Amino acid sequence: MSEKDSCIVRHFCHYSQLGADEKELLMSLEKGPVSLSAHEVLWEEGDLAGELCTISAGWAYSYRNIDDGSRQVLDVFLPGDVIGLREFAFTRRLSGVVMLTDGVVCRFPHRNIVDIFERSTRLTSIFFSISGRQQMMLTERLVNLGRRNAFEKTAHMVFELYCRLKRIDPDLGLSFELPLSQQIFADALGLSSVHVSRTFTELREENLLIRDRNRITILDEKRLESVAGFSEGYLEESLQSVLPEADLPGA
Amino acid sequence: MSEKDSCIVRHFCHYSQLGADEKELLMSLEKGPVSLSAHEVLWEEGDLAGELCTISAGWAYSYRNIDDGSRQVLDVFLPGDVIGLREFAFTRRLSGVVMLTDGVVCRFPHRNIVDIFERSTRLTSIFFSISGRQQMMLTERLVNLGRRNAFEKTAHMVFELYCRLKRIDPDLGLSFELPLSQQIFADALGLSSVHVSRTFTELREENLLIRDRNRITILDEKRLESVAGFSEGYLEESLQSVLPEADLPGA
DNA sequence: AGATTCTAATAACCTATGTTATAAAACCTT
DNA sequence: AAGGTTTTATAACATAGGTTATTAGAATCT
Repeated sequence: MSEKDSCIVRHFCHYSQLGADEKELLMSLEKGPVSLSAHEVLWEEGDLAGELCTISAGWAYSYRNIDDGSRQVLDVFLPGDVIGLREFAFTRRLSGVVMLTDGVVCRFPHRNIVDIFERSTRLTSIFFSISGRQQMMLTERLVNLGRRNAFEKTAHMVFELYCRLKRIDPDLGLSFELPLSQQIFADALGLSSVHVSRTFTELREENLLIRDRNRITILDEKRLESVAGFSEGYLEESLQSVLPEADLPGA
Repeated sequence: MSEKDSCIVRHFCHYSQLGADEKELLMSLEKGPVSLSAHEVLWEEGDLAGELCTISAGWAYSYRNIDDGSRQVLDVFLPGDVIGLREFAFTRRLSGVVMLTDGVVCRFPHRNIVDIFERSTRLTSIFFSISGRQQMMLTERLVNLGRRNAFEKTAHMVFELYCRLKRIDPDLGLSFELPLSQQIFADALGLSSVHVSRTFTELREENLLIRDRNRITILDEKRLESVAGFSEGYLEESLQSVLPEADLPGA
């Protein structure tokens, strides 16, 4: 497997430059990539948790089913994201994960994370940062669910996804594919799908954005960011503050 | 500083037994304990983030202020908890932290965490587990905010705190002090304080619990757990799955 | 191409929760 | 003990968002 094919190496490079030996270590621990189709299940609530995944192509989401038949979407995962990190010390999955589109994932056994801890401080720091960043995204979602109305919530979720996509593809324009049904928006935002529909209509009438099937077109980026109460800080991904000198042997 | 005085050593022991050398390493990196009074600020949104804290006595909470004047409470911290872990790789604080009661905290510089990564795999795993467990608590809160009504939300929050307190003090009875105003409940649950008041009245009328000032008395533990949709799994704190053999030199 | 299923838009109606106001306790300060 | 502040309870009223139903357009299947 070449470095280009390794999901995890590419993702870790966002955080800090890696030496050749670190790249090799990561690649040696990762299992080969697996293709999955839309709607395929990575795992379900209650399954034994023994590995995490990196998603190198396609989208996925995690969710919890509620007793009353509803569900809460917890994360939306984009290419490059790490899935299942929070279950590292847990015996069983507490949320299910399903593909939103066709895609490719690599599985990475929990035991191998401990090998990383033993062999590379830099990689350990990166794992730790990713976990912290995921916490930050969850707290931002908490604010979104707790203290914003449907209009602001929806604007915020679209804008967050827009920002995250732009980090993956800096050439991304104001119009892009977003393969999330209104039901997924509803389950992520704690709303009904009917009200999500109303809200997208309202966002269009306000000339903020158009959602047509799975395509989003942002009409007024600045104003959208502002009504969403969005500030990008929580998406930061760098280790400069912690590992200032990049003492790299082989780049 | 003796082992008994170290906040962090005591907390880490919940996760895995520690060898004498590991305890010593932790203690050497931690700064001395500091006493704080109720309402004192540990830090505010926007402050530079250079250390985390362990809270060895007293309660605290973290929050984000929203532009419209409201705020979202993100965590409630109890004795033994680690505060500020998610900001490890961030330059600045994205949430403020304030004491709810008088208490004692120990500060622990971020740089020292990297020393831990270099010197103890077991301690690294524990840090990682704590971060994962905090993520789990945040996802549970997400479900609470997104998919439960005020009655269930409030029941859930009380029950979670009850469970966490019981882990600290197994002798805790069904009646205990809970130094959270209804405004704090409101800001944590995404409700208005008026509705929190109504909800506690309703919980009393349903014979589930009584809240009198800062004292909670649980009247029907089983039914409270059930209406809250509570399941304790997300509070798990053990490393058995990851570090099975406790190969301890000096216990 | 026709049948079927999924997804979305919109309307009519309902309810949980927000808002504002008031007053009583509890608590804090002097 | 008096006076101020914070916390809580409750009522009256307003509204954001939920629920159910209907219809239509896309997407998928045969």
